[in-house]
Amino acid sequence: MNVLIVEDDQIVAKHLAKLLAQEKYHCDIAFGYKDAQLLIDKNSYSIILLDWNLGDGDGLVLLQEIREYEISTPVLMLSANSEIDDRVAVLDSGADDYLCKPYSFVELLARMRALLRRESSEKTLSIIVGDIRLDMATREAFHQDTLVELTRAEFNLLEFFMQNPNQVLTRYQLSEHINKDNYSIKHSNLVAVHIKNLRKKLDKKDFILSVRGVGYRINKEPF
Amino acid sequence: MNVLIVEDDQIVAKHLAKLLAQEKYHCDIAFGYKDAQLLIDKNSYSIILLDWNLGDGDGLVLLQEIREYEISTPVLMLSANSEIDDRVAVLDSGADDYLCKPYSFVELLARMRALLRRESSEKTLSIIVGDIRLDMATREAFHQDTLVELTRAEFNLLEFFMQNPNQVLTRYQLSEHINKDNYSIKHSNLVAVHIKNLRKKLDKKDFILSVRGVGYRINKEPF
DNA sequence: TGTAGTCTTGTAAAACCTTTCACAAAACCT
DNA sequence: AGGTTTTGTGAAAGGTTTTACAAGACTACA
Repeated sequence: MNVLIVEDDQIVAKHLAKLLAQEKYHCDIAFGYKDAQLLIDKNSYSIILLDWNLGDGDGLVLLQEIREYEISTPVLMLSANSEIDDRVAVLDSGADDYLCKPYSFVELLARMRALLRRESSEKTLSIIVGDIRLDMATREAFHQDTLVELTRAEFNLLEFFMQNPNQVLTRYQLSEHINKDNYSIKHSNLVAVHIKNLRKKLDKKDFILSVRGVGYRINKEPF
Repeated sequence: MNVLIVEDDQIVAKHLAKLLAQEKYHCDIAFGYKDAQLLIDKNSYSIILLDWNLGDGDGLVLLQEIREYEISTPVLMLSANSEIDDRVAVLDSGADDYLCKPYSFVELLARMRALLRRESSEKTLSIIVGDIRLDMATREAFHQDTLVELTRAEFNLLEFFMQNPNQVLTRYQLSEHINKDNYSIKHSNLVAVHIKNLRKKLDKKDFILSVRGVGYRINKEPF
């Protein structure tokens, strides 16, 4: 689960990220409006926690912008109690829920889960990046509409890549997604092996790129 | 996640079980005090949802009895609003949390999760049944203190058995625990194969018993 | 700028595990 | 006892993970 925290108070943001990390969420932090725009554009998040009051722009403005671009990621607004005069107006502007500071962490978690659950029940049927399509129901992969037979590990890997196009994913992140009950995570070139096999099966040059010293990423653009 | 619902209104209980099943919880229902006693004794639950008002005995009495036997399963009390005069008294008597009817299902879920999370953070270090011990941290199994080398599937299977001693587990339940990302659940004798291998490796007669037409169970008693 | 050394990434193959298959053995039914 | 169904077993097929090493990329230094 990728969470984007948009919050201008660095201490609050980092503290929240730490707590959420303990709950197995992966968090990115945007300290302002511009950062948030960039990150949302580049990555794909499961949920966005959005502070009402950003230093360099209003949270509400960002929210409206997100919805203009038809990004459907659920947004949970956070605000100091006094700041909100009209609950309905906030929800109308595109937020899926909101919470007033100071909120309890447990309540935040509960609300996040509620939104994530709602989202996952309207589950993606397929993910498309360029000329590659994954059918999530049948777990089949297609390259230019021809079926590519993938093993479970290969499909898991490709799915994770396609959920995060253009983003560099580390070997460790990738290996966690290959096998979901991954006790005894051994350092090894497990990822490299599956990458090799995926490349061969997909037969698509420069789709999975190596990022030396870090990991791999897939290339969203046609070329 | 095994949930025990103790609730004398059959319609309410079944409805709740159905909702929880959608959230991937497995539920048993006890309609009264006696049923509850039996089930708690026989099985192991992750959480107990306990109605304050049982037909054949008070919920609070059952709760105190559970705690007397030092069963640490978290208990979430459910009660009609008017029934509770003292929140503190309820929590003091051993309940971990309580919720007044009518409650929202979302709130129930949130509270259940909070309790389950608390529980899992105080995670079991080992499970012992008879002369078999599982070390959950290292994922090693011991029979009379000698190490038995198990594969991942075998360990998963044995772990599930030992969490539910004496209880008959169906082939389907078992196969779900062998591999946690189990797309393409094919009917096959996958379970039988792993059972065979476990029996051979554990070398302990009459430990894993077949229950014809249903599945398997392990035998808690020494013999 | 060329080259040796070092580190990272890619590949083939072996080892191991999981899953399926075909059939044997056992339990049940009548 | 004969027929039927369920459970157990060995072996094959296929997938995953490790290993050993080859190929490639980077660094430092002449």
